[in-house]
Amino acid sequence: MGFDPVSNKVVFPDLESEILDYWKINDTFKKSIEIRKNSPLFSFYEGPPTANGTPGVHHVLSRVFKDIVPRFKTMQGFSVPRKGGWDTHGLPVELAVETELDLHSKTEIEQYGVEKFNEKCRESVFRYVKEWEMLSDRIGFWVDMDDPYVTFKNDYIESGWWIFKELWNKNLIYKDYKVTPHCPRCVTSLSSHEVALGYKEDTEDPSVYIKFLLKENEASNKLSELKSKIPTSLLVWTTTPWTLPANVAIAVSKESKYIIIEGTFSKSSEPERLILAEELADNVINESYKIIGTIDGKDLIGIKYEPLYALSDPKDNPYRVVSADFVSLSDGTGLVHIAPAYGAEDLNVGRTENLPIIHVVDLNGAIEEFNDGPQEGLFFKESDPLITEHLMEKGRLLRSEKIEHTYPFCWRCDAPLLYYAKESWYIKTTQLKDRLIETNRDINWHPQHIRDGRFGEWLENNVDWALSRERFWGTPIPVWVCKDCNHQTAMGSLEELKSQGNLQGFKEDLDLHRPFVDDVTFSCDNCGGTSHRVPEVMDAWFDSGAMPVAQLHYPFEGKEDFELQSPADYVCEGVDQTRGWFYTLHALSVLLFDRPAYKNVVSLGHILDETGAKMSKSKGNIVEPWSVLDSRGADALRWYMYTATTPGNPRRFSENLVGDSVRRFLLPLWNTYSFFVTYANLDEFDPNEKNAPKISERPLLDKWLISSLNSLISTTTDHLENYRITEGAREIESFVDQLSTWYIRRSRRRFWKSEDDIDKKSAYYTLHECLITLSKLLAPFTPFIAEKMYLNLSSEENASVHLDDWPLSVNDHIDPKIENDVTLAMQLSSLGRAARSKAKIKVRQPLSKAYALVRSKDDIESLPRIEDQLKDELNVKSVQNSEDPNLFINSYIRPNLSILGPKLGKELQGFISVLSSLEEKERSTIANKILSGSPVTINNEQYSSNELLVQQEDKEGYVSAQEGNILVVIETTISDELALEGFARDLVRQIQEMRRKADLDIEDRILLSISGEKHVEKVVTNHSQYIEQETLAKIIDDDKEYNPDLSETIDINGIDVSISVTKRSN
RNA sequence: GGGGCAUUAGCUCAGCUGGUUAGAGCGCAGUCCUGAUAAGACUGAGGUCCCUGGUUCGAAUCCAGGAUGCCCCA
Repeated sequence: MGFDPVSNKVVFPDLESEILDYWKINDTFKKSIEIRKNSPLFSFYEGPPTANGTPGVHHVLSRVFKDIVPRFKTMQGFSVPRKGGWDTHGLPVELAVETELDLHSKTEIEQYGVEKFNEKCRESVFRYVKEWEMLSDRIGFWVDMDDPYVTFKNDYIESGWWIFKELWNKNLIYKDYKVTPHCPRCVTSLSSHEVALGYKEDTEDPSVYIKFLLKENEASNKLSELKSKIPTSLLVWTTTPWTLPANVAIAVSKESKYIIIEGTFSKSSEPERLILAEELADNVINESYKIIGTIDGKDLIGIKYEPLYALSDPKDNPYRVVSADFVSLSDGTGLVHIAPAYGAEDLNVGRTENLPIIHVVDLNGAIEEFNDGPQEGLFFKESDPLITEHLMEKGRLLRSEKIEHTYPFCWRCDAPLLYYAKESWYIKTTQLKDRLIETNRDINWHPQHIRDGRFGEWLENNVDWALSRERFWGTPIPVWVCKDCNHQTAMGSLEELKSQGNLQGFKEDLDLHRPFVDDVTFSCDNCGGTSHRVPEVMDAWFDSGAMPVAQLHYPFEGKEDFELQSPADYVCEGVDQTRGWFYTLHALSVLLFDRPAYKNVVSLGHILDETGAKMSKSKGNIVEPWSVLDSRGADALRWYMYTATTPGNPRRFSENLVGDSVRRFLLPLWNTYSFFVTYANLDEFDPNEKNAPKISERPLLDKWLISSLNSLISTTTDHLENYRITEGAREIESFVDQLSTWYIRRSRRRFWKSEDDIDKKSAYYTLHECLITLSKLLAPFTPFIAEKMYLNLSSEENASVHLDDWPLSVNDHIDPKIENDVTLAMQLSSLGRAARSKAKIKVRQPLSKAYALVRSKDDIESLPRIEDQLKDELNVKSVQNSEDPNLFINSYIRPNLSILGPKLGKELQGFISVLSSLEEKERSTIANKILSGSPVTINNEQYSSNELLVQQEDKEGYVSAQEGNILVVIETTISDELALEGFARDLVRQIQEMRRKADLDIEDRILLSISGEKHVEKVVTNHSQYIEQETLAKIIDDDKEYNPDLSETIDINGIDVSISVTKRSN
């Protein structure tokens, strides 16, 4: 047969595009699914990306980690459907369209027309779908893009409605206030992402300290410390005076200590008392004061105070002290003003304490009318100084200052944002908090700490899911409300909607988006009035969490598939999805089915630039995936992603770092493969002849390779089965390193030699099998190079490594003894070469003896088996074991002068002469003791090991190298005979160099003439056979009869040698 | 402000439940080897294991506090 020739010059991106064509022509991905159609299912959920932006490197990261597991499982014999999907709803989509249409507010959108606006949204979400498809294709991410789920499709929305109705029926849906960042100019909520865009540092705001006067009787009845005729106030700090009229409570920290202080804090010079946190008093109070008493925070709870502006109904029990966990003592007074309408934490406190919500500002940011407050209609920020002034007049102000801090502004119009409590629809996730936490314990998280850390904490602090958005492009909330009696009806399906009485505005192919769905009305079951849909749409995250259900249009279709595919065996996304997709999947699954949505999850760290800074457009340090793919290729990129660091860690990224993985891994692998093919073709090796020598008959090196290959199969399989992808990749990498730097190097001669014997055959079969198996192990990691190698090495037509089975480890082929042999051989060779280098004797010069001093029983037994390898590797005539290092090493004992000098004083000189008079045997015994840290006795005196130093010297004629307790010694004497042989090797080396210069092929035969002084003649005579064999030459006398291709006179070891080579025509 | 993760050689990273002298690859310098040759081998330089305390016979590893970076949340 013969293999396609493989050049060692390889351009990976070109290779990959060739493979992509091959997959396309053969429809390999589809086939890989079809051939496993009836196999057990492995379920994978694809988290949907949004295609209204171009994909970046971080998307590549998640896609390659998504890809590897299904590929692996497919090869293991599972059926792994991979339905792609697109996330198409939500505010980011709307904002992009708004910008494009130059619209600036909700009002402008409504004027433009919701129908047209949503149509534009629908168009925009697939704007970059080509880029996504191209990139996914290019990196080898196999996912079914022909039939993806799309969140804006009616079927998808209908499943969403079904979920909503299920939750509705379980009483898990309610409507309540929620604080959202709100732009008063655009009159719209902003997402947290948008808020993040608009933070401004160094914003100047007021910083005011306000005195809330205690209700006299209330307080003193409760706490004796507060009994006094002197007016007593709670001291509160705020940077938003405009929220003070909305105050309904003051929060304290239960665990903290508070003090009552007395002094004159106002111009009136009347003494008064203030309550604040003990720790903060000195920071806050500039005036002198005395401490009247100390109170625990918990004892303040329930105390009532006089409102600044009495806006609340006393029935609601407002204006009292409550406790809150978030109260900190890092700034302020330890007493926090609570206005539930204008702060998320405030609202939460309000909920638990049943406090009223008072609004003093409308959605346009204008102050509403209230008793003696500032002028109605004023912009909220502008009311700050007026309110401050007003409170000062009322004697409620302690101090007013300015502060610079970070405050959010609208990123579009620059108006200061306000946090505003608005009515919202909620999912009552807190009701099932315990189940959310319990079921999370069954999820196998990678990295593991996310489970109890980031995700676990998030569940512990679970708050209800705010589901509604007052927007346009999203899944409409399927609730209809009767105009007359307020009766609410939720729709769980189109069928249900259709069956309502007196249905108006409905048509058969109704688009379930606004505004069409808003036009549908029906008569109220309760009173016969007209029911209209509520205006809100759902949070786009609901769509994402609905995916396991909605991608199949469950329960209307796909019941069977749903049962099979849920929960998912595997999901994988960036760590930012912990509170995104990972949460919405989990929450909806637990709420609906009381079980987790996925069994195994890999959460990926973020990508940083080469210096560890995060990538951002403003820094200009974004690396585009295409530039890396074009220059280094997808396999290199993938390999880098898998091996650089474990998935959960943030990873640095640059073209250079990816280039490293080419040099470190792909090139050595390719060179090995290229080496094999080159020689296999020369020798016309055909694995199909199936005359492989039995493994037991193969040389040690082959047994070793096969043993470690099978070990590799078993460890890699284990790693992948447990989602330890990085560990698996690194195992393969170190195997390839040993393959290329030891097996190939050690075996080169076996492929090169001319006899066609068992040894050679073994080498071919072994390496061939190893490379094919490697291509299978690598297929999920680097699918392109794996395919390329597999196609060439295997003989099947239109095959694919991705259609083949995952290799199984054969236990009988694993032999720890043999693996130990070779590990030892590597170690001893390394030491031996170190010794040669220390002795300054080049490796080409043969030496007579090397000694290996090994201690363990296994190693001693290994030695004879690896002797040949060592002889060759170290270029010595024999390798012997020895147990006594003192045969080769002299040990001398010297005093540690800095310690023994002061100790012995005058006696030191005497001691030195004692040491130098020690017998060799005694010296070595003492030396061994010192080196092991034991005390020694010399002349009946005991010395600790740090008082003496050991100096070791190689004995004359030996050089040693040591590592741990293994020692290798070489004998350095070079006989005349050895010198001649060394010279012969030098000659061969030079002749090979000339062959190359003359552009001869490896297998070309030559005529060779060598001339020089007598010594040279002697070398040629003694070693002619060796020289001829090594250089494929016939040595001839230089009779000038022929015209050499190349003649040179070369200096070898100071002797001039004239060499001519001529290509022989066979 | 709260939480999570990280910090080990110039760079990228290992270092398992505490245990001799903290490792690898890249890069750098030198030497060697070489028909895998833009590879390979050996040696060398290069370390406050982020800092400070604590536990322990013994800490890169465990605990507490702090610093810096990244992420999430407020």
